[in-house]
Amino acid sequence: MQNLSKNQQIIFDLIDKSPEPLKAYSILFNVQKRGIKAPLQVYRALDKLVEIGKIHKIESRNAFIACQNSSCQISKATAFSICESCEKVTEINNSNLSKYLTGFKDKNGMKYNKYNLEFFGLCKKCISKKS
Amino acid sequence: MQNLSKNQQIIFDLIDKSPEPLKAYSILFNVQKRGIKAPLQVYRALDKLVEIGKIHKIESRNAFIACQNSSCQISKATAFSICESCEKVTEINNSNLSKYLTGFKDKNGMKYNKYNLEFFGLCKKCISKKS
DNA sequence: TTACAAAATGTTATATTATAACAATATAAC
DNA sequence: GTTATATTGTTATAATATAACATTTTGTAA
Ligand SMILES: [Zn+2]
Ligand SMILES: [Zn+2]
Ligand SMILES: [Zn+2]
Ligand SMILES: [Zn+2]
Repeated sequence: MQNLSKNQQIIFDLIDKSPEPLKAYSILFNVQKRGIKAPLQVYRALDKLVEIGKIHKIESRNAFIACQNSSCQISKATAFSICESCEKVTEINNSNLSKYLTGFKDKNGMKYNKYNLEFFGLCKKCISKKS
Repeated sequence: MQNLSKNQQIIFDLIDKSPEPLKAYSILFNVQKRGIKAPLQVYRALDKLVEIGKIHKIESRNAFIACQNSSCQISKATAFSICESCEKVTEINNSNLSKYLTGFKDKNGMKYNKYNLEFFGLCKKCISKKS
């Protein structure tokens, strides 16, 4: 477990304390006071953080969330629940699900070494608001 | 099953006959000779085609593929295999998988009405190239 | 068949997301 | 200490996507 570089640490801290996924340019805006001025500085740190599994990209939202699951440090098996009303995102940590997907083989004979799953629906809060 | 409008049909035909996922601006370039000149015309057709399940968006690639699975016309339960070497994308049609995921409930009590799953690995061709 | 509503189109401009290219600096390994 | 690797800094630009507004077409029903 390598240490993070300065930019990586700044950006990880921001994402980690955020209650919601952050977008790259929102991150940029927030870290400008700490000396990170250019998009590329943000994207490079994000790439690295994703690579080492400290954060994940929510592909359908182009946003980044800290890993909430100490076990997936390789970032190769990710699952999220996304509320389509309030946009709350939670990382799913369910061993039955991860076992099922990690072991999944399709008829095409392809063996997968990585997956990303995004579930969409309404969170509890948003369901109760509607009733 | 409504008919497609002119622009929707042009763009669907292009995607449907493509052996690989197409990106929006590549689509735009290819349909300019047929009178579609602006990105927004492409994106509007894509949005509609996704909504009615004729095509799907491969989120990790920002690209669009025709539905290869006559049963998922509502576009609410999608799974793909993606070769990280040649970028070949195939829609997975596996009833065991779709049953498992459609029925999946996490401990947060959230009920999902939609999911998207992307598997990554090496396709058969690319595996044999390496050996 | 006319009137109304809904969907689709056309067009210009702009917002958002992401990478190319190149130089400099810091960190780790030998 | 020297070399290799990773990280940073910087400017410019590429790629992806939407806002806003006017017009036209299509479907529906009086
Ligand atoms: Zn994680
Ligand atoms: Zn919600
Ligand atoms: Zn499909
Ligand atoms: Zn391949």
